[in-house]
Amino acid sequence: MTTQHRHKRKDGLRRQAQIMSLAMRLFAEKGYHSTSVDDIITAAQIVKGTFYLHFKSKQDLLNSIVDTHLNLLYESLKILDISLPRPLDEIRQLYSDVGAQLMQDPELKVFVKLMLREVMGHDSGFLNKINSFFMGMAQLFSQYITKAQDEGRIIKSIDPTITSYSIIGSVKEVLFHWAVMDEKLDIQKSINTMIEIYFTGLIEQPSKEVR
Amino acid sequence: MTTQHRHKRKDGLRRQAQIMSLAMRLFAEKGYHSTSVDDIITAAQIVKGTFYLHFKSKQDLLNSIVDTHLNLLYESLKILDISLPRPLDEIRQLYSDVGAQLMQDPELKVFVKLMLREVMGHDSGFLNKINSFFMGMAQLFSQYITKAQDEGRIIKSIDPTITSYSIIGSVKEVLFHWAVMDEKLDIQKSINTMIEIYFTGLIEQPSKEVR
Amino acid sequence: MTTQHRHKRKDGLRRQAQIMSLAMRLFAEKGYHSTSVDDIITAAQIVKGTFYLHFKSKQDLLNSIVDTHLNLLYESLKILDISLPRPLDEIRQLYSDVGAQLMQDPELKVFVKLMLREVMGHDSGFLNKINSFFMGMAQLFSQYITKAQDEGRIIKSIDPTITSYSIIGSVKEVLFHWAVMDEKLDIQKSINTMIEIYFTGLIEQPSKEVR
Amino acid sequence: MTTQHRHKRKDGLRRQAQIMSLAMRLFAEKGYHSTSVDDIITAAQIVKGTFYLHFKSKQDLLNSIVDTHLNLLYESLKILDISLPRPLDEIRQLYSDVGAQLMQDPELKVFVKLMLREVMGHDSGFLNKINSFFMGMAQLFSQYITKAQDEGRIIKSIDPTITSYSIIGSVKEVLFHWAVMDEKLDIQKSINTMIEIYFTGLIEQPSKEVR
DNA sequence: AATGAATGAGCCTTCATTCAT
DNA sequence: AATGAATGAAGGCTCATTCAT
Repeated sequence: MTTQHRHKRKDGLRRQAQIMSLAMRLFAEKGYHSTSVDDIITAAQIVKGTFYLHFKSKQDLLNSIVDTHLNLLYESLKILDISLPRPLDEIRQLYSDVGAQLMQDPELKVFVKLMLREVMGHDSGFLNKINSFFMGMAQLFSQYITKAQDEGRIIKSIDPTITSYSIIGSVKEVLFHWAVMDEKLDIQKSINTMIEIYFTGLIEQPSKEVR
Repeated sequence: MTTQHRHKRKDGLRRQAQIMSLAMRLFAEKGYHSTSVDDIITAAQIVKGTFYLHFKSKQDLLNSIVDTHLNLLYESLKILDISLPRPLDEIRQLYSDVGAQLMQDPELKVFVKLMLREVMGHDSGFLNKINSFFMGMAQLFSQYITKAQDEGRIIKSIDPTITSYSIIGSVKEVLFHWAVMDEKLDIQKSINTMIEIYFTGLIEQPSKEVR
Repeated sequence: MTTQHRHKRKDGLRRQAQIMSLAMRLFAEKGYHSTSVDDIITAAQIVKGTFYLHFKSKQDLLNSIVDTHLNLLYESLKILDISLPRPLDEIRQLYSDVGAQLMQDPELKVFVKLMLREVMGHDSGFLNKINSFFMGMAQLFSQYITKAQDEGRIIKSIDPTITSYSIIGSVKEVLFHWAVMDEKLDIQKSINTMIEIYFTGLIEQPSKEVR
Repeated sequence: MTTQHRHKRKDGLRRQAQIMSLAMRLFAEKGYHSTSVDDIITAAQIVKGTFYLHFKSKQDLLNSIVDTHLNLLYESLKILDISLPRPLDEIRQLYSDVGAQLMQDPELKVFVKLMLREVMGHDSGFLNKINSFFMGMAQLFSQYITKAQDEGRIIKSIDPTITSYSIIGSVKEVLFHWAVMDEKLDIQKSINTMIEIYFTGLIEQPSKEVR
């Protein structure tokens, strides 16, 4: 009967951000299904009602988290767009820079972990969001490949679709070991190796009689 | 009012296999968490008690499914072991053959889907099993890479670990589009493209006598 | 971040009346239990606190609504009081007039709907209020019946209590079809039919051999 | 962790019937909304799971209760069907008999109470079910009225629809005082009074100077 | 080997109400 | 007079698991 209000008032947005951040950590750590709303409110030191004041449902919270971080990522990756033919070294440097910079955000690491853990366990809405993100990423490579094939800089025998899948997969997997398995990876080296594999590797060698 | 036990008695193993097969489909389609024991027994046309006669728990069922299929896979992939230096073309052919052959098993497709959906959403036990499988697969490449690096056939600037992650990721991703997204992929072409990317791509160029 | 209090200040009573009117509509449409305070404040474009500024509780709001409208009804029906023996035709006309007049108030229709929907689903307080209203209405008839029985104008074989229940029921039911089922009923005709049934029907016929 | 099964096993149908009977009482007493599933399982001395083993939802339970009793009622009232012209006295007797007999079932009384409490507070599904029952009942009267109007035995100036509403209302209201208000009513007398009002009352009097 | 009624902890969600601002 | 973030009891429902038959 006696309702007590001992808690600090935050304005709506701050609470929301706080819940999202904490929830993302829990989701990433234990998985979405295994994280209960109770876990979340305990971590956030709020009560049930407060949670549902800010989010329509647990799923809604997940959506908000994903949308927010995905948008941030989209912004960051825009810069990688390679419409104009730049020298290879410049591209290398660009990827290296952007990659290194992103990897420094600790929130991002948690988000990547969440993303990779929960990619498939969900209704298509979620899956599609994450997937179209990766697809977007792939397109950058894909465009480059096709264009470069036309210009004779990349061998024509490879299938661009499969190749782009391959690239996404490579990126995902390395991210997986970094974010989920928490392996200490030298980020600079990792990026370079992957660029090496795909860029150098795909480039048609003058002296090579392909097949 | 007389309860009748009219249900066919299958000998234990057949029932077990039947449940596993049906459950695997359900897990692959709806996800492990979203598939209830009720869903399974309904599909299998048995009752609760019967289920727990064959499996200790729902988790136990998943384990059994994974163990069974993973062992089959291990057997199939043993042949890919490349201790002895074989000519590249032979290797190419080998991967191509094994891959094509595996892709024909419809049960395997379902299992791959399950594996890729649920890889991360779980307690470490499950994750480790699946992961060590992929690791095993990676090692085949990894060994080859390292050895080939020593022999001067593969560029030394790449990191073998990252490279093998990259390869696993590529394979996973293509499998994902095939099994989960159910895209119609030309398997032969896909395998060839990936071999092309990694094999040809990794080979140190100028002085190389291809094949 | 500065919270602004931009909302129009209505003087207390107007706000109160506005909330009551809107809430009555919602209660009538969705039922008391299924209408949340949130629904009400959304409709009234106010916030939680404002609501509780005007009403102690949701139940208090309902009480206020009922009291207000019930009092209006009492006023209107006072005129029907028949202490003095009036000629039948005059009575007929009176009921017809009062009924027709009442039915024209759209707010009343909503209130009737609410009353009939929620009569029983509640704690006795509410139920009693509504019920004593109907009882009051019944008494008008009841008095007339008894008096008329004494005067030999109404057959003595009927039970006045049951008869008055019967009359209330008849009125309620026709109101129900009108207000809740929203059937297009010719009000004049309906009133006349009911008067016919009860008045004409109950009058002892001189030439009639009763039973 | 330790699940204890101390409870007697009943076969499904008996449990179901037991729950329905107890729940009906609770619904009738406190109202559907104010009766929680917890209330029900406490009364039935079972646990949550057991409840949902037998009923899909709380609403489903209500539906089952209503369907069951409504069907029983339908059976009982079939006999009242008056296709063939029977003498008035015979009809009187028939109604009197059926009514008296029904009123003796204590479960029925509870059901009537429930029905009258919850008629309107619900989604149309429930409302329609109850309503079509009353409509069915009304039709019996309605048929008689129309036919009797044709045969010149009932005055033509009344509206059959309104008249049937009036009759249903009368019945409902008397039932209400009997079942909900728990008044001690002489059933025989009540039935007779209502028959008197409607039957005798409606009959056109040969020597009567109408109005 | 099979049955299926019973369990109960745990989940997500709603909502009337309070009170610091 | 008005705000709206916070409360927390209570609700309906799910589901893996057990065990008497």
